[in-house]
Amino acid sequence: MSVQERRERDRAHRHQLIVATARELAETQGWEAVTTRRLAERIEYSQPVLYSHFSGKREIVGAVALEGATELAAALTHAVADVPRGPAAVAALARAYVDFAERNPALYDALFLLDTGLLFADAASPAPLRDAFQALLDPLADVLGEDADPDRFAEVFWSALHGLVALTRSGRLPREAADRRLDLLVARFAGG
Amino acid sequence: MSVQERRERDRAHRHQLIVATARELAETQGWEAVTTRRLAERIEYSQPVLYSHFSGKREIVGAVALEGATELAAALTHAVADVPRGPAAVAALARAYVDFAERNPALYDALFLLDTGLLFADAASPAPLRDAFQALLDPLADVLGEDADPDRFAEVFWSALHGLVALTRSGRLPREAADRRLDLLVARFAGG
DNA sequence: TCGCCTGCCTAGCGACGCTAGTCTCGTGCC
DNA sequence: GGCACGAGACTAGCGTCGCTAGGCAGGCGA
Repeated sequence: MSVQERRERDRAHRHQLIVATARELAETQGWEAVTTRRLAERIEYSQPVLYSHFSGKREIVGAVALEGATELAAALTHAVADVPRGPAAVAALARAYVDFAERNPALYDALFLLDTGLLFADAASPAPLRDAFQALLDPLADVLGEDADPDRFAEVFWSALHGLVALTRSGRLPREAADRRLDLLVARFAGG
Repeated sequence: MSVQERRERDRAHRHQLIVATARELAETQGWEAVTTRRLAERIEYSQPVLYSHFSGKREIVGAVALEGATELAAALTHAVADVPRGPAAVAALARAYVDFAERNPALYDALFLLDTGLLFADAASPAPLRDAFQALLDPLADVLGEDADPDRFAEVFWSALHGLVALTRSGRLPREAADRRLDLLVARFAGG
């Protein structure tokens, strides 16, 4: 029994090692450097071991994405904690979102760009994803018009933020006026 | 001299054949099916021929993207042609943008998702890209507040549209309420 | 007519994600 | 204590990718 338990502990430990290694590799050298061969080498096991933990590379990226979702949720929540509800909170929220993407490009890509097979926007979605969306939705409650559907409002606001991030990160929008663009967006959604 | 000219004509013709074939392959089977081997087979030349026309696969995708930009510009311009300037034109513009993405996913991805190395938002940008942005910017002129910088306004509006398209296409936003989201976005940017 | 040069092809390099098949070693039973 | 078994890891390799080296042929100018 104890042997069994030790094995399960070891497996769980190695599972986490794989995710952490993938994340670190992605953060330092980009996702294109995260290959199953390199990953195997880093964790000092052979490639097939990866497949005893995950169904494929996609699922490993998905696991990193979930870590990212947890941290994004925390960052958003923390950003609005000391800010009065209303437009100021929305501004802080938007700033925190963009900063998160800027500071954690690998996590951001895993979450919102790469193919992970994760289920979004569903009751059966992983908790970190739902938490992150909730953290985004919450501060918006105070600025929507009387007509608005909160979920839809948050989705559109999120889309706009994601568009800014994605287009900027891929070089399609110049980094230069990023702040002004963000201010403009916030003004449109939170008034004044 | 005439021989020389015929050769250049042939080369130009083959150049276009490569782009058209890549585009068709991407439209029918997705970009992951566009490989240099398949492309070479389809145009009935060997792989190295591709590299005498383009520096690499990236540049081929870029050529398709430019076709996409031209057609997107035309679609946007056409969409607002018979619509009175103002909020109605912005609504038509947004609808046309989203419809274009929906109907031409391969072109859209080449333009705004894949790595093409194209230079955006610069005086030296390819004309089709500048035209497309202009087509987007133009109808917005009538709805921006007195304070607003037209370029920045258009960039943010574009970002929001792109965010909606990207997140929906990747399954991160449910298709279900897409229309309502688009309406909400237009309302925020063009007023009532 | 000869030699060169352009333009194409065959073949192959290193890397990718993933898997089949083998072997070793710890475990539980006689 | 010796042995059969099975879990779990490994080596090796499959098919595919983007890209390129090197050689061959056919048309051009001298």
